[in-house]
Amino acid sequence: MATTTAAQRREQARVEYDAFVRNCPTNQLLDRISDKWVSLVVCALAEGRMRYSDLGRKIAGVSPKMLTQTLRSLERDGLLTRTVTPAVPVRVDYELTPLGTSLFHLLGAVKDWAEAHIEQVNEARDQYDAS
Amino acid sequence: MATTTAAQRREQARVEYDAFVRNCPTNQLLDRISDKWVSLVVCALAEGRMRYSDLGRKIAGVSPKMLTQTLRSLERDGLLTRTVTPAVPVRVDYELTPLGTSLFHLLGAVKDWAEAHIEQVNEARDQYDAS
DNA sequence: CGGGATCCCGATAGATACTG
DNA sequence: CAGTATCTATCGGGATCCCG
Repeated sequence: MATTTAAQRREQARVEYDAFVRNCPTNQLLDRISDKWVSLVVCALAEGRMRYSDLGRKIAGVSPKMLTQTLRSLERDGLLTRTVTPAVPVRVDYELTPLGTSLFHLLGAVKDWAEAHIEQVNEARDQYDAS
Repeated sequence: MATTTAAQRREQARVEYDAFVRNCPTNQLLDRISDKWVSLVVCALAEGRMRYSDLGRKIAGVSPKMLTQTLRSLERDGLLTRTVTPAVPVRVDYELTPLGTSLFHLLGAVKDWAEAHIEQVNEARDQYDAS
């Protein structure tokens, strides 16, 4: 007899679905841009290249660890470039690639939707909480 | 003398910036749509109203807890409606509101960007990993 | 200046079991 | 059928220290 079929089949479905979701480009992108610091970094760099410490200052509250981690993953995905200028002390600049700029424009669309509809959402929320 | 000024001022900045980020509509929206299950639920409901268990089946791998949690928060934000039909057994339907449908369209834009650029991202990633 | 390495903690997802 | 309650393991993220 087949044992624990229910649980196993559920687990099976979960694994398959997880794989599907991870392979879905849309969800990959959502995972990326939803990172707390990504949108802030992209937004900051949209104005032009910037040094590591300038970014850290502009995005107040980010820890060095998270800033580096965020920059590395964005660099890996080809969204920005990292330029090291050997000097004393070392100078490192970050700059959006065309792909990164393109992503910034998408973020613009998200921003537009947010600003256009945030009122409705807040109203709905207040109404829901009141009842 | 002022003690731990550096740490305290950093903490202060962090708190202020956190508040700013949370109040930013764009980040609120990003937080919302980046939730692992939100996009899946919105996408599923885009085809029309659906029952709780149908959603659970369509979105294989979601636990009842997370499904309920997701649906509640979306309802709270006015993105979908919850309709209870008293019968035996009870029947509960979920359906996108116009606002929810509008959000679905935004997700479409995200999807378009993702599908158009995922190749570039993957290439950049492979190249980065190779070096 | 621009990080890497390590430790640690709170939040949270999910499994499981139960209920009206 | 449509959830709720509880418990646990994991893990992202920050603090801290150190290096080139």
